Amino acid sequence: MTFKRTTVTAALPYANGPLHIGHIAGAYLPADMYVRYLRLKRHEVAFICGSDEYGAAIMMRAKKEGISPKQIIDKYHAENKKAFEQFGISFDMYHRTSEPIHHETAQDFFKTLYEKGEFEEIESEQYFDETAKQFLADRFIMGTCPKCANENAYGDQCEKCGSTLSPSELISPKSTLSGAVPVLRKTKHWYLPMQKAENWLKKWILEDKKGIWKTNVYGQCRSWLENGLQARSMTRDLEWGIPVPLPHAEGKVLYVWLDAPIGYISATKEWAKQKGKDWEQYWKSPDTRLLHFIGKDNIVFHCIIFPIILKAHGDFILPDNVPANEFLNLEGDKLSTSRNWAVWLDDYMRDFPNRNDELRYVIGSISPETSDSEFTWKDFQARINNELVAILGNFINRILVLQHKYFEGKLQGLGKDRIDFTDENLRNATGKAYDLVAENLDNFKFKAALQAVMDLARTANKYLTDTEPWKTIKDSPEKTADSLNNAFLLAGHLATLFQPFLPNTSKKIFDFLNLKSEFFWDEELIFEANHEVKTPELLFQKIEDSEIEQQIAKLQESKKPVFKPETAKENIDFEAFTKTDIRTATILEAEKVPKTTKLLKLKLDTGLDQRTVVSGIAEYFKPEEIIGKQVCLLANLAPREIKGIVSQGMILLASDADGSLKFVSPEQAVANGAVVK
RNA sequence: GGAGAAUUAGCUCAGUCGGUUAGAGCAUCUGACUCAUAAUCAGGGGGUGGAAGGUUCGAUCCCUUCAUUCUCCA
Repeated sequence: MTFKRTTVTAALPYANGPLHIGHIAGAYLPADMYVRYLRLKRHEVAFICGSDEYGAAIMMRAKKEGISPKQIIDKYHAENKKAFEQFGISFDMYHRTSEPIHHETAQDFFKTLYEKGEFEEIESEQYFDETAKQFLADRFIMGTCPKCANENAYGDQCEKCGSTLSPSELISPKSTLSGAVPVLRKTKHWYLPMQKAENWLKKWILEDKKGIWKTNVYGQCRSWLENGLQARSMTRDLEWGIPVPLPHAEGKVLYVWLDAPIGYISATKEWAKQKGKDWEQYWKSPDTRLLHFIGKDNIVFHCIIFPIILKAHGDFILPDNVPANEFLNLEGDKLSTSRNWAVWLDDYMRDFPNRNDELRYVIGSISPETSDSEFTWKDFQARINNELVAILGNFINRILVLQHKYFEGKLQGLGKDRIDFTDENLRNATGKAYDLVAENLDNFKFKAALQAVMDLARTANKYLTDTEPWKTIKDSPEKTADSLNNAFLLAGHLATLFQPFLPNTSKKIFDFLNLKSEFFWDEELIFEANHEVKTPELLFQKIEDSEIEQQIAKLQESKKPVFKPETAKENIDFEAFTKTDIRTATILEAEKVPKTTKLLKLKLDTGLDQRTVVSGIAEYFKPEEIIGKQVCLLANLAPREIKGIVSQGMILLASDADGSLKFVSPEQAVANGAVVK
């Protein structure tokens, strides 16, 4: 069917940190390019986004920093909104989930589903902090990881070994709020039995969307649907959220699934109110096309859970497509907010002022559409210098220079009032470029679309080389004028085509050409005879080596780990210390334990005996390099079987800031078995 | 532990619903040109398509196993 309008959403950024290029590449830039494209084709579109401002992470951070959650979300909402504006992401509405209109909307969803009997009330046991008098989100509980014995594992995940946990698995759990030992307490929540939706979801996604949705999106959904869906809690015991709109539900808030995506709807309502439009058309009318731009971590959320909620409510349309992107990596490592491994949008705009289109171009060119892709500063420099500067910028510059040199900046009519293409090949190439861009954008292939435009710029340069207007000027100025006319028409079309990708650059080119600042795709682009173009200015500046080196150095700086000493342990008496039997020993043999990444099997001479010890040091030491090394051994540690090998003791190692390990060895060789005290 | 996806030239990535010599940009080499930010244009070299099996007349594309990377779930 043909759609009359399109509602485009971009994932709501979580308001507890700034934006980086990964966010831009994942959702916001593709969404923006797509929306600008639709607008240029005069399609009606609403481009919706906003800050996601509730949840345990924001609350925990507030407690840690001793400020209110409101202060955090106000800060990042304002910062991110401004960064989006400065960068030119053209949202129609950038809303926030802390607004009353969103509370009402989300609560209405809950009430409607509640009244329709869509929920199941289930009572379960959750950890409760009696000192802080509240239930604890998984992240608020720390304890010893059952898998790797890390004492600082979170209730949902151990960051040391990477395994995902549930709070009940933690050994000796502790509340991070008060330090108290949490107790299990019964609590009631409202669950959405998603399994009830399996049938229609299977048809809707597995049949109807087959070959239409991207393979990564489709595969993810299929995996979920084939494994079977379960009931999911739609509420949480938490302070920082939207209250559950029922009596006797104090302290309970809507969980993110009934909060954040509904933010799209609330934002649309607010936008419609301000613009005097009808929001329902954008969410309930079957001739509206709904698109969610997200990163791959959000696929299940937008393809399964949110549609179930929309359908359960009734009246709402479902997403037509969810063009989820993969992730962008940076200089070989994945982006990480906590490790400060990122290019922050703010920093970029400060370090490279008025270079937004350059970043848009680079990110657009490496858009992680089918697989993760990689941003490097050298590639950034190369793409700008070799493509934007050398191909596009250079073309615009050379035609302006020539026109001024030969014709005082005035386009020659050559006997006609209006100047149109006189070269059919160019006319066809231009038409083909429009088709290619449209076809690729319609299929969310941004890289290919962008390349199609750049190819037209290449064609433009070739045209000048072929017609050589600087030579024909000697014998036939008419030929020169004609070539330049064609070249200027190409420049106008290039500016038109680049609008979704490089909006500022397009405006600049239109300005150089002395045209209006925006052209819809169906507008006629023809010059009048004697049309005067402006004097040449450079469209892009080269990126110097020094600028890139600075950025790389800045990144390397953040790679240097900051050493955080562990907090002091409780005092013990001398008695306790004397119980440990630490002695020197020499490594006789070392080999990797098969099928493990970290474990080495060692044979040690302890002076008393030769024994086997399994040690988790394989990431930092090669077996052949440590043979003969004298180390210290905790010799009376109770033997333990690891991967089928009995380990008798533990080698002492110091762990540095970056996690690397160093042996604790006698300064000079001593007899094996010498006691350390 | 289970699942989904990825693995293609030195680099960044396309593509093939299985079918003649696997593509693009950058980098590199050669030539042309000089209007242009030493920019542009033409041409050349460069890939046992992660590994090993299997199905097929034929596989980079389908199947199996393994390895690596990422994401999701328990």
